[in-house]
Amino acid sequence: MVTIYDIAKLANVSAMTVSRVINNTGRISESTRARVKQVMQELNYVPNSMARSLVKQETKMLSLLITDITNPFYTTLARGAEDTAMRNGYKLLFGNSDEDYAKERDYVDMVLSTRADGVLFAPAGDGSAEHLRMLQRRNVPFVILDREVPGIEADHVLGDSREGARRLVEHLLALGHRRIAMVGGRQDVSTARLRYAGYLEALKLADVPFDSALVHDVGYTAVEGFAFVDALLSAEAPPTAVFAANNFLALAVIRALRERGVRVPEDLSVVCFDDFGESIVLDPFLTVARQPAYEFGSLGMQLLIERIQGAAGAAPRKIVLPSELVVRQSSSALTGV
Amino acid sequence: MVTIYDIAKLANVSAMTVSRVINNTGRISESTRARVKQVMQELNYVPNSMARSLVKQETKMLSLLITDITNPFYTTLARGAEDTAMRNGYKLLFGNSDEDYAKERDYVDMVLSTRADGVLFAPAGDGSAEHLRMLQRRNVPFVILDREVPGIEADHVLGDSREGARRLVEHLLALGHRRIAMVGGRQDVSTARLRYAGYLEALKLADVPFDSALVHDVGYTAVEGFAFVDALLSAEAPPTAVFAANNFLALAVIRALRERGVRVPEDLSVVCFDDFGESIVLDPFLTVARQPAYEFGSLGMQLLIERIQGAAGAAPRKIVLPSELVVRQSSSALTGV
DNA sequence: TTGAAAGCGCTAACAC
DNA sequence: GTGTTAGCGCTTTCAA
Repeated sequence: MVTIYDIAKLANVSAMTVSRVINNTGRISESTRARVKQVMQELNYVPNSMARSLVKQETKMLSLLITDITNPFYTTLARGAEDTAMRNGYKLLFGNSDEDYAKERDYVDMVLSTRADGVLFAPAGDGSAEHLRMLQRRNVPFVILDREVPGIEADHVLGDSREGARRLVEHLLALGHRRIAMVGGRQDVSTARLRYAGYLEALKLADVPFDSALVHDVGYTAVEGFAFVDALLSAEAPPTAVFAANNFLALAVIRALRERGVRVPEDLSVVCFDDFGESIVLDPFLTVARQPAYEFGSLGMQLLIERIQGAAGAAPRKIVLPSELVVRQSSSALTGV
Repeated sequence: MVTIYDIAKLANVSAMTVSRVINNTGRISESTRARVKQVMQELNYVPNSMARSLVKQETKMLSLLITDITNPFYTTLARGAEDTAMRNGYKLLFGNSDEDYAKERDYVDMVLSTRADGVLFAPAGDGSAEHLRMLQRRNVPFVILDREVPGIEADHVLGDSREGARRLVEHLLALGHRRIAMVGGRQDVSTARLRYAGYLEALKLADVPFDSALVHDVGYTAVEGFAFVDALLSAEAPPTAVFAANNFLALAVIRALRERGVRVPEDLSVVCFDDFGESIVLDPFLTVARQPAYEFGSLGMQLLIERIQGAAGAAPRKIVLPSELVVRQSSSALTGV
């Protein structure tokens, strides 16, 4: 391990002088600077960032927690966050909670013990409040992404879940559908609640009666049997369309439907929140409310860095990003009776 | 910031005793242990891992470098790596080189300065040798993923690029194709070279003449105009099939073809290396050589941890994971002529 | 323009 | 069982 002392000795200066050269601080004569740099080169010196962080009480490391690393929404978001972090001289540590509170808790412990300067936090759900409070108690700045957590005041970057959901459902209504099912996320997640609210709102505005038999709560990543699909299909008055609360759910639902011989969109229309990237999907099929995933990450990171670099006491800001209705083949006009 | 001294004072013991309680080392009376733990709880103490790492000369942090965070192959690999790291008590730091040597270089600097205990390294290409040697000079253990780098001896987890390519091309040959184009990755990447070699081998075995006009080098992420598609189509004897060196290339090629009015597979068959996950793609269309991405990550991590925990001098191991030919609609029998 | 001393929070090594 | 001392590699503070 090469230390500044090694450099100091060889360059015939004090450790302090070496430190100053490394950090470009203080006044140093050109000759000593050159000599020191020369030795650093030769020894291939790399500063020990732990030692530095220990004294400076800052790590220049930020942390990003997402709930599903396989979901393109989050990987795109991660890119946005990383790009912005890099540009500002921060490193980014990723974590993946898998929508699991226990994993999230572990992650917070890690963030605390590694002394990250701040956290971009996409909460698993309302139960994350406890974890966020741990960060608050430690004065670790954070920005909440995608989902609000009741009781937590902080900077936010959110989507327009309610609005987006309403528009998706209105799209279905415009196509003539009246029996529209909703496959929601868990109700302890704000986006799931809001998408549900948007769904209800659209129905109400159109004077379409609500039928609780058409609503099913399942987790955003739930691939658990999909028995509810049977329930839907065998209902007294089965749905002609399904609104899925996110992209993965929609895909899983369509698969389940197909297995049961139900065609989309001929027999049943399906729409959902969140798109897949075009580099991944050849023939986009789903009608979706597309969210600007990259901006979730880059704007969130922006807020976080501003918060860290000064605006400690400033009032929390909330950015709400609109989604875009993208109509494709998975939804079609209701035909026959 | 709560330190062990705060705990020590309140619990009326020495810092050492607190340290022993935290680490579960040495002999401590039940009463003191209880007292210390109690105080730790009350103060919400979290150990400072930087301070610990500084003295222990180990960080319990590992690093994973991938070349394209948007590619499902790598995100799946990342999951495998993360799961295994976690299970072994390590944290994982992610990095994304974007197939860019400069970014890769920055990343290595970061790894060095954060003193990661080891690195899982998916190199951008042959030019990564320099960066890997930096790690070697610093005695940072690493395992190379997916791509070999000439001149670097290390543990590897690789795919069977040559074999897989050969089988893809043989599949096309079996369908009657004779004019088969190859759209390769950059030739400074081992997998691209091997896939090219497999392509040549299949042609030779089938006594099909090689035509250099049918081969085009482009980067794995190249979405740069795709002028070469025009070249292919306007060739004296245009191809009836295309072998793309990876999944993203295949999609991009198909898009370019469609824009030019060429249908797949009716007018042209397309096959490629690497699949997309089923949670992402509704109707898998591409005929692919599917690699076990998760295992790339989990096995690589396994090797890395073993290397760190003892097998420092052991001979490098090389694991080659087979790929699976998955035939779908993008390839079809040659008709007409 | 340069250096000496002290300390960031923790643990290894040794005493008692 | 428990405590003392020293030091991990760096920067802050103060002095020269």
